[in-house]
Amino acid sequence: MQIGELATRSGLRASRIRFYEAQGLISVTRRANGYRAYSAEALVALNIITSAQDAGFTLGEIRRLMPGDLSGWREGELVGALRKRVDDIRAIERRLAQTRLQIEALIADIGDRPDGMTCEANTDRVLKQFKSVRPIEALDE
Amino acid sequence: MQIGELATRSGLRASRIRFYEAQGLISVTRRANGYRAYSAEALVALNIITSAQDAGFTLGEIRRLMPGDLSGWREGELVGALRKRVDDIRAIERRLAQTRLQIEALIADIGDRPDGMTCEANTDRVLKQFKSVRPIEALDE
DNA sequence: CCTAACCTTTAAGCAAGGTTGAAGGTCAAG
DNA sequence: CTTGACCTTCAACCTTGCTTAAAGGTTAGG
Repeated sequence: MQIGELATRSGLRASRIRFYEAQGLISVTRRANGYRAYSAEALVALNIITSAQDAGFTLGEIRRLMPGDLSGWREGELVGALRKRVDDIRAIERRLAQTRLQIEALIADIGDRPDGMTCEANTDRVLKQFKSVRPIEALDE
Repeated sequence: MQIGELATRSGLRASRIRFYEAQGLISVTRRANGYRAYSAEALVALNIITSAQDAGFTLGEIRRLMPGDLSGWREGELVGALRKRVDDIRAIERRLAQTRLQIEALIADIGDRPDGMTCEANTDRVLKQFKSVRPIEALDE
């Protein structure tokens, strides 16, 4: 399979595939004329890379986890990295949930404006509440 | 409050605060000497911005959701923006949950290697699973 | 008055993750 | 044997989201 076909089948541009190669994420053999020759494994590798990116890994992290030879994946490290990612995702989830609950409370609060209060005074009151919308921080290790 | 104090209180560097201003994310008044003068609201605004970033919004998206002058939010718009934000957060929560579940399933799967299976065969099996882990795209838009 | 610690602007730099373009080699079809 | 669709490399450029540097104005304290 040439790079054009791999690009079509993976949905990535050829430039991106070459870029990943340059970054040491994938390896490839060449034909006599210099053209890259890919096996079906390359498609798997690209899927892994894009999946990992979607899960929030940087290319550097992916490279560390993924030796040139796909079958050489080190299970222990892979699992460790995956677990860490799950922890990160849980942290984000907690934070989002908290933010959302506070915003929802705020909306309810706005609806509750005391009868005699002016619109401006109410906005002030609401902004003071908003200040307390301050979630977990600590995403950036 | 000068920018230095705001920086200390928000935990952000002054350069970052000026950068957000340049990007149209926050507005600020000046004193006679040209120094920026912030009110407590600025701290709120910075909290909102960093929270939204952590939640996966780009600065451009945040700008669209957040008028420069916080107190210029009239109630209807404020509530509308807040509700939209709650919806956005819910969408992100759903995607994150899906990603996390798939990664967790993958971890469980790796641990489950059938007794007779070689390590390589297991890796193959795992990689086939990995291919199906692909949520989160669609955050951008 | 001097100095240190503030503040200002503008411009350049950096890292990640690519894309684009120029200049050219290769190959199958007509 | 020419045309067009492939492929190659390499260097330059782009966007995000900042940081850093240069050059200088302002202010509080001794």
